[in-house]
Amino acid sequence: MGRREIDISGLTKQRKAVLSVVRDAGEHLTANDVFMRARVILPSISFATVYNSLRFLKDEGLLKEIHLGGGPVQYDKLTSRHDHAICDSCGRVVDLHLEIPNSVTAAAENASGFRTKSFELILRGLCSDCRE
Amino acid sequence: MGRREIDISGLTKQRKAVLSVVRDAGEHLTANDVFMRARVILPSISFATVYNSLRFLKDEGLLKEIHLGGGPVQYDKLTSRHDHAICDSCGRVVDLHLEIPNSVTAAAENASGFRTKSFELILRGLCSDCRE
DNA sequence: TTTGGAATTAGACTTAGTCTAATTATGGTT
DNA sequence: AACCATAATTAGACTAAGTCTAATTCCAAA
Repeated sequence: MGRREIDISGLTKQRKAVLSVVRDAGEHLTANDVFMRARVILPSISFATVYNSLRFLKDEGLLKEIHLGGGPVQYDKLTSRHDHAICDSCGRVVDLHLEIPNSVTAAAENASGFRTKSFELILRGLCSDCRE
Repeated sequence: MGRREIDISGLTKQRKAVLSVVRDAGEHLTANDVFMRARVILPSISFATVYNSLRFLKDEGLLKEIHLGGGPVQYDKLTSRHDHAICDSCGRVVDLHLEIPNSVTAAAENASGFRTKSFELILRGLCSDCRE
Protein backbone atom coordinates (compact mmCIF):
# COMPACT_ATOMS: atom_id res chain seq x y z
CA MET A 1 0.00 0.00 0.00
CA GLY A 2 1.32 3.31 -1.23
CA ARG A 3 4.94 2.21 -0.91
CA ARG A 4 6.90 3.89 -3.68
CA GLU A 5 8.94 1.64 -5.96
CA ILE A 6 12.68 2.11 -5.75
CA ASP A 7 14.85 1.79 -8.81
CA ILE A 8 18.20 0.78 -7.39
CA SER A 9 19.85 0.95 -10.81
CA GLY A 10 19.12 4.68 -10.85
CA LEU A 11 21.25 5.31 -7.77
CA THR A 12 24.52 7.15 -8.14
CA LYS A 13 27.63 5.05 -7.83
CA GLN A 14 28.30 6.50 -4.38
CA ARG A 15 24.85 5.55 -3.13
CA LYS A 16 25.17 2.11 -4.64
CA ALA A 17 28.52 1.67 -2.88
CA VAL A 18 27.10 2.77 0.47
CA LEU A 19 24.11 0.48 0.10
CA SER A 20 26.23 -2.49 -0.84
CA VAL A 21 28.51 -1.91 2.14
CA VAL A 22 25.56 -2.04 4.51
CA ARG A 23 24.02 -5.00 2.71
CA ASP A 24 27.24 -6.98 2.71
CA ALA A 25 27.93 -6.43 6.41
CA GLY A 26 27.10 -9.19 8.82
CA GLU A 27 26.36 -6.76 11.60
CA HIS A 28 25.22 -3.19 12.14
CA LEU A 29 27.64 -0.51 11.01
CA THR A 30 28.28 3.03 12.15
CA ALA A 31 28.58 5.84 9.61
CA ASN A 32 32.31 5.72 10.13
CA ASP A 33 32.44 1.97 9.48
CA VAL A 34 30.52 2.57 6.29
CA PHE A 35 32.90 5.33 5.28
CA MET A 36 35.95 3.09 5.79
CA ARG A 37 34.46 0.26 3.78
CA ALA A 38 33.00 2.45 1.05
CA ARG A 39 36.45 3.93 0.44
CA VAL A 40 37.69 0.49 -0.50
CA ILE A 41 35.13 0.36 -3.29
CA LEU A 42 35.28 4.03 -4.22
CA PRO A 43 38.47 5.68 -2.91
CA SER A 44 37.35 9.21 -3.71
CA ILE A 45 34.13 9.06 -1.73
CA SER A 46 33.86 11.70 0.96
CA PHE A 47 32.66 11.55 4.50
CA ALA A 48 29.84 13.97 3.75
CA THR A 49 28.63 11.86 0.87
CA VAL A 50 28.44 8.83 3.10
CA TYR A 51 26.25 10.77 5.51
CA ASN A 52 24.15 12.19 2.70
CA SER A 53 23.79 8.78 1.12
CA LEU A 54 22.85 7.09 4.37
CA ARG A 55 20.17 9.70 4.94
CA PHE A 56 18.93 9.35 1.39
CA LEU A 57 18.82 5.56 1.55
CA LYS A 58 17.05 5.68 4.89
CA ASP A 59 14.46 8.11 3.50
CA GLU A 60 13.93 5.78 0.57
CA GLY A 61 13.40 2.87 2.94
CA LEU A 62 16.42 0.93 1.69
CA LEU A 63 18.01 0.79 5.09
CA LYS A 64 17.25 1.63 8.67
CA GLU A 65 18.91 3.79 11.28
CA ILE A 66 19.14 2.46 14.79
CA HIS A 67 19.62 4.81 17.68
CA LEU A 68 20.64 3.14 20.87
CA GLY A 69 21.82 4.78 24.03
CA GLY A 70 25.30 6.17 24.11
CA GLY A 71 27.18 5.22 20.99
CA PRO A 72 26.86 6.45 17.44
CA VAL A 73 23.95 5.70 15.15
CA GLN A 74 24.10 2.31 13.49
CA TYR A 75 22.82 1.29 10.10
CA ASP A 76 20.86 -1.85 9.47
CA LYS A 77 20.09 -3.54 6.17
CA LEU A 78 17.02 -5.12 7.73
CA THR A 79 14.23 -2.69 6.97
CA SER A 80 11.21 -4.55 8.25
CA ARG A 81 9.92 -3.83 11.74
CA HIS A 82 12.00 -5.43 14.43
CA ASP A 83 13.39 -4.88 17.90
CA HIS A 84 16.82 -4.80 19.49
CA ALA A 85 18.62 -6.10 22.54
CA ILE A 86 21.80 -4.30 23.69
CA CYS A 87 24.35 -5.66 26.07
CA ASP A 88 25.12 -3.12 28.81
CA SER A 89 28.56 -4.57 29.20
CA CYS A 90 29.99 -5.15 25.72
CA GLY A 91 27.57 -3.12 23.62
CA ARG A 92 26.59 -6.01 21.39
CA VAL A 93 23.33 -5.43 19.54
CA VAL A 94 21.07 -8.30 18.56
CA ASP A 95 18.03 -8.13 16.29
CA LEU A 96 14.80 -9.47 17.72
CA HIS A 97 11.63 -10.29 15.90
CA LEU A 98 9.00 -9.81 18.52
CA GLU A 99 5.26 -9.88 18.17
CA ILE A 100 4.03 -6.78 19.92
CA PRO A 101 0.29 -7.20 20.46
CA ASN A 102 -1.91 -4.62 18.80
CA SER A 103 -3.42 -3.90 22.18
CA VAL A 104 -0.07 -2.50 23.31
CA THR A 105 0.41 -0.17 20.37
CA ALA A 106 -3.24 0.83 20.51
CA ALA A 107 -2.82 1.75 24.18
CA ALA A 108 0.31 3.72 23.27
CA GLU A 109 -1.48 5.67 20.55
CA ASN A 110 -4.36 6.28 22.84
CA ALA A 111 -2.34 7.49 25.77
CA SER A 112 -0.05 9.70 23.70
CA GLY A 113 -2.50 11.01 21.15
CA PHE A 114 0.22 10.34 18.57
CA ARG A 115 -0.28 8.87 15.14
CA THR A 116 2.17 5.97 15.11
CA LYS A 117 4.74 5.78 12.35
CA SER A 118 6.94 3.13 13.93
CA PHE A 119 7.67 1.51 17.24
CA GLU A 120 10.40 -0.58 18.70
CA LEU A 121 11.11 -2.42 21.90
CA ILE A 122 14.61 -2.06 23.29
CA LEU A 123 15.90 -4.56 25.78
CA ARG A 124 18.99 -3.75 27.82
CA GLY A 125 20.79 -6.41 29.75
CA LEU A 126 23.70 -8.78 29.70
CA CYS A 127 24.47 -11.04 26.78
CA SER A 128 25.40 -14.66 27.38
CA ASP A 129 29.13 -13.95 26.97
CA CYS A 130 29.12 -11.12 29.49
CA ARG A 131 27.26 -13.16 32.09
CA GLU A 132 30.19 -15.66 32.01
CA MET B 1 14.07 -6.36 46.82
CA GLY B 2 17.72 -5.68 47.44
CA ARG B 3 17.34 -2.05 46.44
CA ARG B 4 19.89 -0.02 48.39
CA GLU B 5 18.52 2.82 50.50
CA ILE B 6 19.55 6.30 49.40
CA ASP B 7 20.22 9.02 51.92
CA ILE B 8 19.47 12.18 49.98
CA SER B 9 20.60 14.36 52.87
CA GLY B 10 24.09 12.92 52.43
CA LEU B 11 24.41 14.30 48.92
CA THR B 12 26.79 17.17 48.24
CA LYS B 13 25.19 20.52 47.61
CA GLN B 14 25.97 20.25 43.90
CA ARG B 15 24.26 16.88 43.61
CA LYS B 16 21.30 18.15 45.59
CA ALA B 17 21.03 21.13 43.26
CA VAL B 18 21.16 18.94 40.16
CA LEU B 19 18.56 16.57 41.57
CA SER B 20 16.22 19.38 42.52
CA VAL B 21 16.52 20.91 39.06
CA VAL B 22 15.43 17.65 37.46
CA ARG B 23 12.70 17.09 40.02
CA ASP B 24 11.30 20.60 39.67
CA ALA B 25 11.17 20.45 35.89
CA GLY B 26 7.85 19.76 34.23
CA GLU B 27 9.49 18.04 31.31
CA HIS B 28 12.64 16.14 30.42
CA LEU B 29 15.85 18.14 30.50
CA THR B 30 19.12 17.85 28.64
CA ALA B 31 22.41 18.06 30.53
CA ASN B 32 22.77 21.57 29.22
CA ASP B 33 19.32 22.57 30.48
CA VAL B 34 20.27 21.18 33.86
CA PHE B 35 23.52 23.13 33.83
CA MET B 36 21.74 26.40 33.06
CA ARG B 37 19.20 25.90 35.80
CA ALA B 38 21.66 24.57 38.36
CA ARG B 39 23.75 27.70 37.93
CA VAL B 40 20.85 29.75 39.15
CA ILE B 41 20.91 27.82 42.42
CA LEU B 42 24.67 27.43 42.64
CA PRO B 43 26.47 29.91 40.40
CA SER B 44 29.87 28.30 40.79
CA ILE B 45 28.81 24.85 39.62
CA SER B 46 30.73 23.58 36.65
CA PHE B 47 29.65 21.81 33.56
CA ALA B 48 31.69 18.74 34.45
CA THR B 49 30.07 18.53 37.85
CA VAL B 50 26.65 18.54 36.28
CA TYR B 51 27.67 15.61 34.12
CA ASN B 52 29.30 13.82 37.03
CA SER B 53 26.27 14.44 39.22
CA LEU B 54 23.83 13.27 36.60
CA ARG B 55 25.80 10.07 36.18
CA PHE B 56 26.02 9.60 39.93
CA LEU B 57 22.31 10.20 40.44
CA LYS B 58 21.44 7.86 37.62
CA ASP B 59 23.67 5.14 39.09
CA GLU B 60 21.96 5.63 42.44
CA GLY B 61 18.57 5.26 40.78
CA LEU B 62 17.45 8.78 41.66
CA LEU B 63 16.84 9.70 38.07
CA LYS B 64 16.77 8.15 34.66
CA GLU B 65 18.56 8.82 31.43
CA ILE B 66 16.56 8.68 28.24
CA HIS B 67 18.28 8.13 24.94
CA LEU B 68 16.14 8.84 21.96
CA GLY B 69 17.22 9.07 18.37
CA GLY B 70 19.09 12.13 17.30
CA GLY B 71 19.15 14.69 20.05
CA PRO B 72 21.08 14.82 23.30
CA VAL B 73 20.37 12.59 26.27
CA GLN B 74 17.48 13.71 28.41
CA TYR B 75 17.00 13.31 32.13
CA ASP B 76 13.80 12.17 33.72
CA LYS B 77 12.74 12.35 37.36
CA LEU B 78 10.42 9.43 36.79
CA THR B 79 12.50 6.40 37.70
CA SER B 80 9.95 3.62 37.47
CA ARG B 81 9.68 1.59 34.27
CA HIS B 82 7.89 3.43 31.53
CA ASP B 83 7.88 4.04 27.80
CA HIS B 84 8.15 7.03 25.51
CA ALA B 85 6.55 8.47 22.43
CA ILE B 86 8.55 10.95 20.31
CA CYS B 87 7.14 13.25 17.71
CA ASP B 88 9.11 12.97 14.47
CA SER B 89 8.20 16.50 13.59
CA CYS B 90 8.64 18.64 16.72
CA GLY B 91 10.65 16.28 18.92
CA ARG B 92 8.18 16.33 21.77
CA VAL B 93 8.60 13.42 24.17
CA VAL B 94 5.69 12.00 26.12
CA ASP B 95 5.85 9.45 28.91
CA LEU B 96 3.73 6.35 28.49
CA HIS B 97 2.83 3.80 31.08
CA LEU B 98 2.29 0.69 29.04
CA GLU B 99 1.68 -2.82 30.20
CA ILE B 100 4.10 -4.95 28.24
CA PRO B 101 2.94 -8.58 28.60
CA ASN B 102 5.42 -10.94 30.22
CA SER B 103 5.13 -13.12 27.17
CA VAL B 104 6.79 -10.39 25.11
CA THR B 105 9.73 -9.88 27.42
CA ALA B 106 10.07 -13.62 27.89
CA ALA B 107 10.24 -14.05 24.12
CA ALA B 108 12.85 -11.28 23.96
CA GLU B 109 15.03 -12.92 26.60
CA ASN B 110 14.64 -16.22 24.91
CA ALA B 111 15.49 -15.04 21.45
CA SER B 112 18.45 -12.93 22.54
CA GLY B 113 19.85 -15.10 25.29
CA PHE B 114 20.24 -11.87 27.29
CA ARG B 115 19.47 -11.44 30.96
CA THR B 116 17.09 -8.48 30.97
CA LYS B 117 17.93 -5.46 33.08
CA SER B 118 15.41 -3.09 31.56
CA PHE B 119 13.24 -2.67 28.52
CA GLU B 120 11.35 0.12 26.91
CA LEU B 121 9.01 0.60 24.03
CA ILE B 122 9.62 3.65 21.86
CA LEU B 123 6.88 4.94 19.63
CA ARG B 124 7.71 7.41 16.87
CA GLY B 125 5.02 9.31 15.09
CA LEU B 126 3.24 12.62 14.92
CA CYS B 127 1.82 14.34 17.96
CA SER B 128 -1.64 15.87 17.83
CA ASP B 129 -0.24 19.38 17.28
CA CYS B 130 1.93 18.35 14.37
CA ARG B 131 -0.89 16.50 12.63
CA GLU B 132 -2.79 19.86 12.44
C1' DT C 1 26.46 21.27 -26.87
C1' DT C 2 24.61 24.00 -23.67
C1' DT C 3 22.44 24.43 -19.50
C1' DG C 4 20.15 23.78 -15.03
C1' DG C 5 19.44 21.02 -11.20
C1' DA C 6 21.18 17.41 -8.34
C1' DA C 7 25.02 15.19 -6.26
C1' DT C 8 29.61 15.24 -4.59
C1' DT C 9 33.63 17.02 -2.41
C1' DA C 10 36.83 19.10 1.14
C1' DG C 11 37.13 20.93 5.00
C1' DA C 12 35.51 24.17 8.47
C1' DC C 13 32.31 24.12 12.01
C1' DT C 14 29.05 22.66 15.86
C1' DT C 15 27.27 20.07 19.50
C1' DA C 16 27.46 16.97 23.09
C1' DG C 17 30.05 14.94 26.07
C1' DT C 18 34.65 13.13 28.28
C1' DC C 19 39.14 13.59 30.35
C1' DT C 20 42.85 15.46 33.09
C1' DA C 21 45.23 17.72 36.47
C1' DA C 22 44.93 20.91 40.05
C1' DT C 23 42.23 22.41 43.87
C1' DT C 24 38.89 22.10 47.54
C1' DA C 25 35.83 19.87 50.78
C1' DT C 26 34.76 16.13 54.06
C1' DG C 27 35.07 12.63 57.59
C1' DG C 28 37.78 9.99 60.67
C1' DT C 29 41.82 9.75 63.87
C1' DT C 30 44.76 11.31 67.13
C1' DA D 1 42.19 21.47 66.83
C1' DA D 2 45.55 19.57 63.37
C1' DC D 3 46.34 15.96 60.27
C1' DC D 4 45.54 12.69 56.82
C1' DA D 5 43.23 10.11 53.25
C1' DT D 6 39.75 10.05 50.19
C1' DA D 7 36.16 11.90 47.42
C1' DA D 8 34.17 15.69 44.93
C1' DT D 9 34.61 19.82 42.33
C1' DT D 10 36.52 22.90 38.99
C1' DA D 11 38.35 24.88 34.53
C1' DG D 12 39.38 24.10 30.46
C1' DA D 13 41.46 21.25 26.90
C1' DC D 14 40.10 17.58 24.17
C1' DT D 15 37.32 14.07 21.34
C1' DA D 16 33.69 12.01 18.71
C1' DA D 17 29.95 12.31 15.82
C1' DG D 18 27.72 14.62 12.77
C1' DT D 19 26.28 19.01 10.04
C1' DC D 20 27.00 22.87 7.03
C1' DT D 21 28.85 25.64 3.28
C1' DA D 22 30.65 26.90 -0.90
C1' DA D 23 32.92 25.34 -4.82
C1' DT D 24 33.00 21.82 -8.19
C1' DT D 25 31.41 17.98 -10.99
C1' DC D 26 28.07 15.12 -13.09
C1' DC D 27 24.22 14.09 -15.90
C1' DA D 28 19.89 14.28 -18.40
C1' DA D 29 16.97 16.93 -21.22
C1' DA D 30 16.36 20.80 -24.40
